[in-house]
Amino acid sequence: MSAVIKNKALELNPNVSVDCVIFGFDFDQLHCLLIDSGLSKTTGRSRLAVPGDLIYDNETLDEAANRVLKELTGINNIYLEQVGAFGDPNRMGKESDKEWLKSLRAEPDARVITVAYFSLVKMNDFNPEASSFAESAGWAPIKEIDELAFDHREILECALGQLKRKIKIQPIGFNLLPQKFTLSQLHKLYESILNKPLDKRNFRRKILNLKILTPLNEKQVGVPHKPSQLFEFNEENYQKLSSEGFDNFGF
Amino acid sequence: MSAVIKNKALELNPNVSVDCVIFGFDFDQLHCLLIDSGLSKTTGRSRLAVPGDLIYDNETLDEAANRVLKELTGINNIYLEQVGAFGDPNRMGKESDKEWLKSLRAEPDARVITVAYFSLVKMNDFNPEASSFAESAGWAPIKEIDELAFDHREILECALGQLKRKIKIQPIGFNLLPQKFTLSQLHKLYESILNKPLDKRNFRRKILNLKILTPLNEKQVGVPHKPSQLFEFNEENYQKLSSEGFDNFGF
DNA sequence: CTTTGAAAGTGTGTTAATGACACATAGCTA
DNA sequence: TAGCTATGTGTCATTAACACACTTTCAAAG
Repeated sequence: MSAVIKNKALELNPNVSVDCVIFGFDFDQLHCLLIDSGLSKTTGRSRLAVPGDLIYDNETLDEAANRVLKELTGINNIYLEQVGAFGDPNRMGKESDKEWLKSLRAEPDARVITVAYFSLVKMNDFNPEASSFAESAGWAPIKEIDELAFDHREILECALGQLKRKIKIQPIGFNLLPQKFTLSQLHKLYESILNKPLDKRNFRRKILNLKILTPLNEKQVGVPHKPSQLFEFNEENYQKLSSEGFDNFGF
Repeated sequence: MSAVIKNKALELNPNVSVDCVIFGFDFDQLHCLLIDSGLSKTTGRSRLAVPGDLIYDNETLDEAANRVLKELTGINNIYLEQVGAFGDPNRMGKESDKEWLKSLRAEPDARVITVAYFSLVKMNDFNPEASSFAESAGWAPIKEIDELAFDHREILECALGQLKRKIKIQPIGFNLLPQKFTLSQLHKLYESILNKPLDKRNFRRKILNLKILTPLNEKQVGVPHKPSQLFEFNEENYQKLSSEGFDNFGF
């Protein structure tokens, strides 16, 4: 990795980075992908962070975010959306942060403003071993995430807020589910994101009214209860709905 | 102005700027504050742009945006909200842009990513003469704005989009009106922002139901028609509504 | 001083969306 | 074959959204 950095060092912009809040769903809880920098020498605690990197001077911000995602998950063409810029001069001011930066960056003291993105990935598609990015990486349930490096906690809150607002208006949740899924899984997903219970029947009615789900001639197998109908996301009707501005929607 | 820049040159970050899309309302149309760089030597046309500047290394992004606003309008504590970061490597690639930058910046060729903000100002409070910022500055009706310098056209669109989305959910329009205003003025404002007609009676009902307007014991005077009731924005009830998440709302 | 023009202000009926709520069904397992 | 577990389904009451037209008040003009 350091070889890579050296080769491109001239193009690395020391002042601007991107950070990616990557959400995943395991049919039970909402998760976030975190990297681990290893143990801090001073505090002895591990530093968890959201993946991110300085940008290259010849790439757009979106390209940088996609690159980070690709490097980390190996996945291309993921749902990705900008959250905003974070630029407190002291955002990397903690001792343990500085320590980490020294081992990582050519100019560890440079002022860095970061542009945050959030992305939704199908946990199935992502193989955690594929990471060539950090010492280790893994999924953490959102509810169990405590302190993070830099201002990443704030970034995470902000990204989660944006996801909540967004999913109330625009059906983007499918990006977190496998291609074939059940309505209960979708229901659970919405409850996890919005962090509140939703009435089952009303939820089904609303989602089905959108006409963006295609029922398949397939059912769950091997479950110890009534097997449920599988559905597929219907890209075509979604486009139609999208062009109308997702008006008849709301949770 | 160049003296100011020289004094603080060491602290200026060459890679990050803020740009402020400043909206105003003249009781008829939505306007945007633009600065004029003077005539380009190559194209002979004037370069209009949204006000913006490189940030100092010891200020937050919000502070930078507030500073730019202060320098331009003399007004403090204005409604201000981040729109997002814009970072296309070619965003300042036009010849006329480069020409302008050379006259303006210590490192005119540096890659600059910019963080856009939008703000709402009461046009009454703003004295255009007060500007110490650009060769000239003035209000332009949104509908008449054509090409702008850099990627400012895109930034403007984006800010306007955010304003539209926001005002549907959160009653922030009062920031564009004087302290005392009529319902018709507010009505017109909403129509201008959303760029579509809204039914008068339904509009009045909805706004009044929010209970964030205090009717005053005052009426318009000197108008050649039935004088209308004046209202004032009620900060206290707004806070109450705010804490409930602005649920019962929507245009 | 009467007429005219111009915007303010006001209420109802219809339709669509929302939210609350309970029981029968299908498949697996013990 | 009895029991467990999650699926799947309909109605009613309430609330929000939308469409729509006439009277009132003032100033200005004649």
